[in-house]
Amino acid sequence: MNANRKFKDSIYEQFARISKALSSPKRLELLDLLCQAERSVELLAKLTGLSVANASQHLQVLRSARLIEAEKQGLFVIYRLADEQVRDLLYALRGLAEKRLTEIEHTTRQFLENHPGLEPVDRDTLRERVRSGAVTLIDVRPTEEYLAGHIQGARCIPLDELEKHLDRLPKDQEIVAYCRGPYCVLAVEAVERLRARGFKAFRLEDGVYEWQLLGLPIDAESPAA
Amino acid sequence: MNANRKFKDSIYEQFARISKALSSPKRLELLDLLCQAERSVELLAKLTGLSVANASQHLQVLRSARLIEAEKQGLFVIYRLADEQVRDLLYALRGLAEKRLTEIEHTTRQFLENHPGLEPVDRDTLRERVRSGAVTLIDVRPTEEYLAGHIQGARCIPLDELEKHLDRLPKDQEIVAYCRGPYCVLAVEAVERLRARGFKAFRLEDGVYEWQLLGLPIDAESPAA
DNA sequence: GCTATATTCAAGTAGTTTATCGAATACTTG
DNA sequence: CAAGTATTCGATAAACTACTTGAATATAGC
Repeated sequence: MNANRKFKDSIYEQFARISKALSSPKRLELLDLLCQAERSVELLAKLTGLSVANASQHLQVLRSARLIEAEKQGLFVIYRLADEQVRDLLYALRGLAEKRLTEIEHTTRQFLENHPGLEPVDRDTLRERVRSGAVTLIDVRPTEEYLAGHIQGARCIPLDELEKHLDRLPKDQEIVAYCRGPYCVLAVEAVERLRARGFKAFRLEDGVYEWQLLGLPIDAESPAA
Repeated sequence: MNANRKFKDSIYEQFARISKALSSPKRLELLDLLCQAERSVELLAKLTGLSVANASQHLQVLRSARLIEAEKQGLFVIYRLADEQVRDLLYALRGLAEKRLTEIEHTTRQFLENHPGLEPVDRDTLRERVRSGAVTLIDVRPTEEYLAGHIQGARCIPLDELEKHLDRLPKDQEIVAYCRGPYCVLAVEAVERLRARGFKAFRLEDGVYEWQLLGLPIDAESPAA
């Protein structure tokens, strides 16, 4: 009977390895970035605001829980998700958090109140208008994420290079920007900058994953801008 | 720009609330039990081998992450899952752990080596034979779990009361026992006891949840034994 | 109102773990 | 070998962990 207890304890300890690795906000953010595209330590550190050494250690934690994999490419070490199921688990976690923790909605609403007029556009009407060409859809994430996968019909206009592309964007037509998802602020920033210059810009809340879940078309590896 | 960092940090902190609550083996075990049926603190403490005070504290942690709910019923406080999605998240976690952490398979195999001949029976052939009546399927979990939901056609024979039911079990026919799932040892124990008495007993690895996922029929609230 | 029972609370302990930093080290490429 | 990238080491301070003990609270039945 004591052997049973020991068996159970060691099994649940293994399960807990995964959730322990997920129990740090910074690691969740790292994983979230890796859901979009694979990346080097340095880049991940910059995107999350961590020191390189610190980011590296967080990444080791995730790796020893077998959630991500590392591959050496020349000078860089490229990290990527170890399994598609990791993405699913992460989004299940996010979904449950959104549903059960009302604080998240509060925080989001508060944030959007500081950026007035940025309520997300409706997904269904958007889809219709993208199809008919009545709307220009732009993906404002870094180019490597666009390449890894983007909504069909979207143009690749990373936020950093927004100004370069201004003359190729229509002034009279609606422009809809999207990024990594509801908690990524790239699209918010993009819309604000575009509006300041007189464009009719709006924000799509979804990211590529949400779009894909709905069975909507995704393209990859075709960097047409 | 600093506001963006703050926003992200507080969002990911909320997500981490959930995974922090899941990061303890004992809490995972408690949740696992609550996936089968709602229960009082005292019972949960006994089943997990925790002191009542300690179990209560773990339950508070789960509750403050909104994963479970408490309801006072007379002297007892009954805990239950707060949402179906909690079960899904838990099983997603388990699934990923099984797939990625080979240690789990090792531990399980090692455990089964100490209980020879207890390899689980095949789910598909079982189903056929249950339907045709060539097999007696028994649910050896506590009665309250059977009532909350059991595989269609299974008889309620809690492990504690196994001996009481012996004379109503067939000696010439195969008996298949199941419990909470692959890491619950009730069925293992049941099969060993039955075999010691000359029954042709086998073990089904699945629990109710796995059965349900396969779209197979579940019954509830009909305590026919 | 008294008593038995179930649960929670508060406080304390001992041990572990955490995130983080800066410097040292290892590796790769030109 | 020089420059750039990543990991490791050592150390720090803080925070947190699971758990125990004993008291407090709540409820039901007598």
